[in-house]
Formats: sequence, C-alpha cells, structure tokens
Amino acid sequence: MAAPPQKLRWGELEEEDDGGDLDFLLPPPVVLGPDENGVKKTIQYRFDEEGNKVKVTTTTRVRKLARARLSKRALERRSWAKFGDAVHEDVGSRLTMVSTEEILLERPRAPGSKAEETNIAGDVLAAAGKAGAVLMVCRTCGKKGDHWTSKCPYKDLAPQTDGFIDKSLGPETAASASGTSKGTYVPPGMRGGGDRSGVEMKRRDENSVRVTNLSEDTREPDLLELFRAFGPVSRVYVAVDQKTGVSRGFGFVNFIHREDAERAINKLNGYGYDNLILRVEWATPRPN
DNA sequence: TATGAGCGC
Repeated sequence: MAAPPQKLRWGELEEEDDGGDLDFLLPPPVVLGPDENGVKKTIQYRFDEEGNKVKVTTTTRVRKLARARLSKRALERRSWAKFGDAVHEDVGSRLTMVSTEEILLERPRAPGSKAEETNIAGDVLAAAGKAGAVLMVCRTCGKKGDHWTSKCPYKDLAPQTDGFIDKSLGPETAASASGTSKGTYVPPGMRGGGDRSGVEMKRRDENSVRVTNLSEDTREPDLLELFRAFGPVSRVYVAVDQKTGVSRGFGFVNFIHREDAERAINKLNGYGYDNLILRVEWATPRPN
C-alpha cells in the first residue's frame, strides 16, 4: 500500500530553485526546531543569478498561539500516563480519544444505607409481595390492593411533583386534611371527608396548550419561563425523540386556570421565539 | 416533521 500523498500547505512548499542542475553541489537544508516557543528555523542554500552560493535562513513561528492558549493545568495533563484503551495508542499522539470501554456506574442508594441492607429489604418486599397485595398501594389515592398508581382513576387529578408547579400555590400537606390517619398521604380530592361525590373534578389535561414550531434546543424550563407569566402552570412537556434525545419541536403546557391558558394562547401564538414563530393553541386531549 | 412518558404487580 502506498502512503497517501502528504498534503502540503503553500507555506511549506519548497522555494522554486532557479539554480538548475547544480543543486547537488549545495549542502542539504537544515531544519531547527520548533523550540518551546514554536519557532522553527530553516537553513537552505541556493545559487543566485551570478552563480554565487547563498545561504538563506528562514524563521517561522509554528502554532505559537495554540500553545500560548494552553493553561498550566492543560500542559500538566499532557504529561499524564495513558490509561485504558489509550495505553495502546501511539505514544506520541496526545489527542483525546473516544473509548469503548464499559463504565459501570454505582447505583445511587439512600444516604447511609448499606448494600446488604438494601438486599434484605428487597427480600422482605418480595416475600410480602408473595403473601398478598398489601404492598400494592396507589401513590395517588392511597388505596391498597386495588390498582397501581398508573391505573388510578384519579391520576390526572393528582398534584404534580416534578418541580414545575408554581410555588405560589402553597404547599399542601396531609396534615392540612381532616380525618387522616397519621403519615398517610391524602390527595386533594379526598380531603375534607373523603366523599368524592359532587366534588367538581377537572382533568388536568383540560387546560392543555400545545406549542409547536419550537426550536430544537428549547427545553421544558424554557417553556415554563415563557408561559408562567400567564398564571400557575401545572405541567410542561417537550416531546423528545427517544432515540436521539433531540427535541421534536413541540410541547405542551398545562395551566391550572383555563383563562390563563386562553390568554397565553392569544398572546404567544405567532410570537417570535428563538428565530421561530411559535404556534400556540389548545391541545386535543391525549387518548387514554 | 409536528398531539406527550412512566415506576412498582
């Protein structure tokens, strides 16, 4: 296999020699450096028009700027020994490389807990699960043994815990509810007697606003920033391609109050955001 | 391009 031709930059091209065939009489060119300042010296010889031997010294600075920009720490890192896949790399290459090594991450545990304790707890859970459905406790309505949280008929009425709830709504705790057993979470709809009949329930999804034509790098916090000005927001969602992680360019914002959603639609539809014109309209509720 | 994701049985 022939080596690929080395691509020369114009600055590296040899000077055109007009000395003709007598070049072999001249000493070979000498290249000195580059030194630590990136200064390279080239000493060449040629014949001038009158046939005199002339020494030509060229001084060039090579990569001076790039070197100057390296911090002390970066320079220090260059002297580190290679490890992992890079051990087998060419010793002279100082380039960063992409590794295919498997990196095992530790599973986060509760602070202070030991791995063994976790396993024991797991066994206990497994045993209890076999014995009955005591552990099937819906986190939304607190009902035991009937359904999982995802199947809860009231799941869309549950308060959000994803951090996007407007803090001005104030914290609601089980302690503020009446008739609760100690330490048990009581969802808002079940408070005050637990009789659901006649309680006006509005699906969270109802004040859902669809936002399209988002720029690719718009994320949920950005949407929240934009929409929270109109009133308390219960949920923000940006559709993301599961494979690539890039935004699909649309999302949803749910408002607690329908009027706020309406104002947001009126104000923000057609609004320029990140060089794009937003489309903001009512969302058709998700199937399910 | 264009109407959403998800845990424990």
